[in-house]
Order: sequence, then structure tokens, then C-alpha cells
Amino acid sequence: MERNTQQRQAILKAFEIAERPLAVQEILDLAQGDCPGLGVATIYRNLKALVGDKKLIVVDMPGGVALYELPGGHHHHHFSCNGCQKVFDVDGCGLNVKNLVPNGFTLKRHEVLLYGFCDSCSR
Amino acid sequence: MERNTQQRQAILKAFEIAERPLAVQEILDLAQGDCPGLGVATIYRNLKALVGDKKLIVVDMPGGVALYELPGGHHHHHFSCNGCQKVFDVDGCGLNVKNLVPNGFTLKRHEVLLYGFCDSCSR
DNA sequence: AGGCCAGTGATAATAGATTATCATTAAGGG
DNA sequence: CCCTTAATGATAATCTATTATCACTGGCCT
Repeated sequence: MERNTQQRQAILKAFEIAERPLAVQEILDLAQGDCPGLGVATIYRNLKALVGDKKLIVVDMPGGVALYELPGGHHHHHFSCNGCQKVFDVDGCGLNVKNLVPNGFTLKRHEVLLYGFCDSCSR
Repeated sequence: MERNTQQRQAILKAFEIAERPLAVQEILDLAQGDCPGLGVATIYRNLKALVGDKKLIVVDMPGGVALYELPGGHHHHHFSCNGCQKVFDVDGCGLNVKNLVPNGFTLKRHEVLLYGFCDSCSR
């Protein structure tokens, strides 16, 4: 049986409010607003379960920090801000795969990572 | 003073032979062919020094494993093979940055990561 | 309302990557 | 060739992220 706990609700709500990929620490900070006392172990447990249920997807970022986000469905990439360190979704792709993949290689998927400063940090 | 040790030579030679980005463990395996007894600490020490001297550059890959490569100079990206786990350089870019960056955001740099199977692993 | 047990929280344990320590080795100037 | 000392190798230590443990709590079925 799977229970609908306050903790799990708070975690999912954090993603709905943030509207961007979140790291474990960010999820913890946001969800603790709704659910004081929430512990890291619970975050990890629920993340694993939610990813298994396809309610969240993993975004592997360089540097070893895994981010999680709601499955939007459409093809998109990510923008990492050097100022606030937040990661934002970027709609669309802009990648021309033709003539990029070496001869004999088989392309399965791709990631585009943009780095710079977000709206707030650009000023 | 900076000494031209056999260890440092073996490390740089590994990159020249491999002609692709290498992880610490790969560098160790390759360089030990020229320099038996070479230890990990020496790899890390030299990598740090070589990156400081711009003789190597760091490639941060998702998953937290850092790769190193010779500074080729030209703009390129990387292809990660799901079969042999090796990473290869891919010349060119193919990314149309226009209309990709959100309003107000400032783009500083970008990375394109391709995943699939290399020539050998495609067969 | 009562009770079972999945889920939780605090913390210890684990895992993997990188760094520090220190006795020993060897690069290279004189 | 000798001597200074930077660099090395083995290993312990550290650091960070994640998982396991276990007593306790609260969701939810009856």
C-alpha cells in the first residue's frame, strides 16, 4: 500500500511552486516550509519512489549533483545560472544533429546545457 | 622549480595516445604502462598542476566524474558511449543559440552532450 | 475509535572521490 | 658525481552524497 503522507505532498508541492529542477537541498528547504521537521532521509526515499513511479525525472548535472523535476513531457534543456546557482528549464532545442555525430556512431539522446546569468542575476 | 618527471611525461603521453578525454582511472591505467608503480596521488597532483598550467582542461560530465583533455583550441563537444563508457570529442557544434535563451538571461557558454554508441559498440 | 504497519526522523554507516601525511626517491644545477 | 629538495608512493584521512537502521508516529482500513 502507498500512503499519501504530508511529507510526500510537501515534496511534490515544492516542485509545483518552484517550476524548475531542484536539488535535494533545495527540496528540503522548500518542503520544510510546509512540513517542519522533515528529514533528508525522507527526501531521498520519496525521490526514489517518485522517480520509480514516473512522477519525477532525474536531471544529471555536471559536478555530480542530481536534480529532479516534474515530467513536463516536451523536449527541453537546461540553463544553469552562475549567479544564484539555480537551474532553469529552457524550451526547445536548437540543436542540429546532422553532420555532428561521427561516422559509425549511433546517437540515442542528447543534452544541451547553457551557462550564464538568469534574469535576476543579469542586472 | 618544476621537474620533468617520468610520471608527468607518462601522464601527458597517455592523452596524446588516447586522443580523447580521460578519467582519472583511465589515465592511471594508461600511464602505468610507461611508469609501473605510478600511484593515484601522483595523478591527482599532476592533473591539478597541469590544469593550472593550461596544459590540460577539465571536462565536467554528468554523474560527477571529471574528465581531462589536451586543450585542442577549437570549439567542440562530447559523445559518451553507453557501451564502452568512453567519451569522444565531436568537432563542430550544431547549436543554434538564437531563440533558445530566455528573455533577460545572459548566455556565457554552453555544452552539448551526445549519448549513444561509438563506432565499435554500434556493431 | 482502534490497531496495523508503511512511513518517518535522527543518526550511524557506507561509498566513492579527492586530499594530506610522511618517509623515500630521483631530477637536475653546480 | 654530489647534493638539495621537489616529487613520488602508500596509505590514512577527509569530504560529500546517499543509504541503512530502528524506535516511533500517523494514514487509513475496518
